[in-house]
Amino acid sequence: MLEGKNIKPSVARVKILEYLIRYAAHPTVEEIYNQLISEIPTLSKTTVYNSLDLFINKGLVRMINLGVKESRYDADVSNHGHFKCNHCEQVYDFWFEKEQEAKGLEGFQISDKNIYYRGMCPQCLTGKGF
Amino acid sequence: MLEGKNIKPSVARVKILEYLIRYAAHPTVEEIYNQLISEIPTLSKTTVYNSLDLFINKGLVRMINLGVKESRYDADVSNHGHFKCNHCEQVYDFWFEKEQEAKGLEGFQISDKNIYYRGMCPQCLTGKGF
DNA sequence: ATATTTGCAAATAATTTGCAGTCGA
DNA sequence: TCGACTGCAAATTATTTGCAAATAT
Repeated sequence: MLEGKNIKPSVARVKILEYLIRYAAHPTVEEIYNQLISEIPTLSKTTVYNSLDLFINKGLVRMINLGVKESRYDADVSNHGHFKCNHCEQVYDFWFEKEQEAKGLEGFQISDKNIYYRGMCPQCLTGKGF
Repeated sequence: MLEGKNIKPSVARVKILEYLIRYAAHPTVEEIYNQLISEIPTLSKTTVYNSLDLFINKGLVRMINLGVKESRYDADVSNHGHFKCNHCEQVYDFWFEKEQEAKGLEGFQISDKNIYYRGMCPQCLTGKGF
């Protein structure tokens, strides 16, 4: 996968991308680092940042920002939205039936769409008194 | 307006809200501060942050995050999207014809919707070789 | 051998916090 | 007077940067 995008598959890069794809939907840099430090004892956060930037530039990964805090990263670059629960902080994916035309952007060249909702997920809504 | 939301209309608060509504569509804290410091020489950024937080909690203002950098603030709390030009950095508003149902959020309670696009605006597209 | 990748530590920058001074009813 | 509001300075925190050491081809 990395080679297909002309990225040298170093140990760190392979593990980071693998983690993004297989184990975590939208981890933060912190989460990636904490998970992989046991597998790669010499790993640094700089390398996590470097690798993610590289992946983003090559279109393998997208960065998502839910609110003002740290960024999260998603190996699913298809067009979809994210929902973050205000209570449990979990991030869910969602989609729209069909692409919708934006009014007010006639003549604009759109390169990137970000959609995120906030609220309460069903688990936190039921049985918790909210 | 402030009194309608049970907010004491101090000089700083009135000026900040007025600036948001009348002069700037989506300013940053920095922009608000720089604009108002001449009118209110004692103004501090802390007060700008405090006032904006208050407005947000009362539903008068919404915070918007375009990418990873500083937050912007919008006194238009109606449901609309934001487009930020990658070249001139200007922020534009847009809307959808009609609200669309999200697939994958059945049973979720949605309290906040954020939509932002990035790309190139017509002005930057024409006559600049992009 | 040489270019790339990595990692530490310091720098940066937006936001938050603690707390003391000020203002207004 | 009393509580709310303000503002300075310090703290916090995610991210970036400079540069030297390690690594790979």
